[in-house]
Amino acid sequence: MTALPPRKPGIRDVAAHTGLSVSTVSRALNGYADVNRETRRKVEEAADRLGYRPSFAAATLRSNQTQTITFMVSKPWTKFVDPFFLGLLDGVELVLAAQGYDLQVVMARDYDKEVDVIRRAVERNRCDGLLFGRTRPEDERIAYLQERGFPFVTIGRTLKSDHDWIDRDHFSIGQRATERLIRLGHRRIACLATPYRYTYSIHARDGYRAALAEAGLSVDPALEIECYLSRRTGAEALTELVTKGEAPTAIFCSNDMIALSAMEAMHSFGLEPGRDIAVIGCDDVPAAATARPPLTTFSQDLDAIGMRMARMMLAKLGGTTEPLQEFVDSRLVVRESDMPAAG
Amino acid sequence: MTALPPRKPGIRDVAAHTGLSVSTVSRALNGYADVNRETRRKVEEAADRLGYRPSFAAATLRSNQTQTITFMVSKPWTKFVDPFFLGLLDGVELVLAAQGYDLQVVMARDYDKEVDVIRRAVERNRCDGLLFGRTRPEDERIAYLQERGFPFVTIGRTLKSDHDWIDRDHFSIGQRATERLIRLGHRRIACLATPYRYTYSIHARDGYRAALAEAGLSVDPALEIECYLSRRTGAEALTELVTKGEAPTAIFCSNDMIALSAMEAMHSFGLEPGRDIAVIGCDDVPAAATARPPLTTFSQDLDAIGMRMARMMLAKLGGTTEPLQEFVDSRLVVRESDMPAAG
DNA sequence: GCCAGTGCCAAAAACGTTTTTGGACCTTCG
DNA sequence: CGAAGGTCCAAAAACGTTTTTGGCACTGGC
Repeated sequence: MTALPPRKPGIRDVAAHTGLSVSTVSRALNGYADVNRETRRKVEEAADRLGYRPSFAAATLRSNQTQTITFMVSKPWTKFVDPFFLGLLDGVELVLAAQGYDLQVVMARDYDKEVDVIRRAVERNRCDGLLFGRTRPEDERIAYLQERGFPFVTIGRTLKSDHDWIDRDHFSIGQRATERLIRLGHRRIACLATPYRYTYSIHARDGYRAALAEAGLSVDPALEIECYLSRRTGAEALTELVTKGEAPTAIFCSNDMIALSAMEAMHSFGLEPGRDIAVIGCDDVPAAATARPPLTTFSQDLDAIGMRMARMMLAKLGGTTEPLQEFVDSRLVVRESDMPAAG
Repeated sequence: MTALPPRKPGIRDVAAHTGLSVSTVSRALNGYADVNRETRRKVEEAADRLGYRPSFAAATLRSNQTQTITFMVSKPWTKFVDPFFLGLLDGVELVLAAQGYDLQVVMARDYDKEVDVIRRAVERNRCDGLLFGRTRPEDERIAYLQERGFPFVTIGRTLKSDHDWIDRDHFSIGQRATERLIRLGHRRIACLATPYRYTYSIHARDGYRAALAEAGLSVDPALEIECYLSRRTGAEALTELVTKGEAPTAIFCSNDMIALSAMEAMHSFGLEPGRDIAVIGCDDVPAAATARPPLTTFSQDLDAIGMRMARMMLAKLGGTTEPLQEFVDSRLVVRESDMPAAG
């Protein structure tokens, strides 16, 4: 007896083993309506027994569909991926998988590379839809995708906001944080902002300003610092705050990394965060809860956001043409880093 | 004048515009030797001008090569991806991209899903090679890939260790950490271990035991706790340590999350980490440096590991048949969480 | 002057699916 | 009984590349 060459089974083999034609097997496997119940069962049984897996390349070549969604994660620092995005992935994967879509993650070194990655992905037809964040007021990635008519959903908006997005309401976050600090008796409140090249940073700052105005407080330009995303981002800003002019008694930071870094720097000035200077962050990263003192910050259900994002994408793929735009709730989780103003 | 339908240019279009045949264009673009210098230039120029991008699906269908490497990241908790893996990605991407390979990341809900994801990826021919970690003494993923002869490199070993891997020397880490604590005067030293289902956990614990034995200290089973990866992982273990029997004066944790969690729990017992109980971790996650007190831990150059890993993969793809196995260095970064024993 | 070798390229086959087209067979209705 | 309509399936075209095969033209050596 001669050993059979263990070739990978193709759709032809399934057809041969069932006595059906190739086309019928294909239609049966892809859930078309015009195939007999019993026929479909036979096909599935045979496919299963042979261990048949359709060739991804052949299927996409012919159908022009990859059944794959790509999530592009951005890196705020050169080394680390933003934990915020990672948290979304779970929810996204969950609902995509339920519809037979694969999730695939790619990362790019910087913004320019992101544009390249996107162009490559759509021009070489490697996915059916794109997901990403860190949107900018004028976003080249979005402009490109809109021009091509390629499906995408972002987390965050552009200035024009004429695309599909899901976003936290950073204006509200900045406003609520600042209102709370004012209510606690603070008058000199700083805002350590993420880079203004991101749309959400501007929203957060505007919320901060709005709360100040509402309370009749003037905005002091010296208290508004744009923090670039280095490792010591918040520390540098805090140093500037403490060193030059009158230090604030409270700080709103538009993300936790800045807040944590600022808190760390306070120690080196003999200042105790949560006692000498109140701090409120945003994101609720894992380290926020374990910091000393634990950080008061804005949290949200990452899973839920991811799932909603994925559902928006599926809707888009399903042919929905009207723009899909959603806000997600963030809730303040009060810990120990904010406190009443002294006196 | 009628507007041309803006069809995506194919290799045929490039051929037509250059007056060459399709096959010559293909060979020119793919860097084959038997094509005239001037011809190649003309082809590249035309391809560029037309904005030609080869169809990914068609190319892989014919050549059976995807020019894509998949990195599967594991999730220790249900929600969060291990930051350790994320750190590698940068280095991996860098060297892969230099050789024209794409890096693609996938994630699975749990170990069983990981096996599924791997099977799917190789059987549907979605990548040329696989990278992953969290290896187990007996690893189903590795068994499968070995049987299929599919290229892969892991970070971590199996028990048999008969595959291509790169690994930290956790035995040495456990040993050095414990030796250091002994040298600082500690006699009652606990080991909070990551789950033993991972090979490296066993290595770390064995290193811990070896150092104890070397110093003539006996191992107390009550001081060796296997910490499952929940959010409060280290906290629960510490509670057990402090509540039942005599508390240790020092702890070696086989990762930082456990260490940080344990340190947090100490506060609730009125214990000061770094003063009442010495702590040494492993990984040097971002939060280690900002913890109070800053955590003494083992660090390594993630970029370098990623790059080496990628190079091993490329060597494998290049046809290297001998097993590739490498250790990477970890260095102790001394901060403030370990200190001399009282008295 | 012939032959072997080399450099360059064209034509056609092949990759493994999905989609299109069309037709056989059965049922129902006028 | 014939036509119309529905159900199920087969044959073949198509997707856009890479690879194989083969051939022409030129060169150099004898």
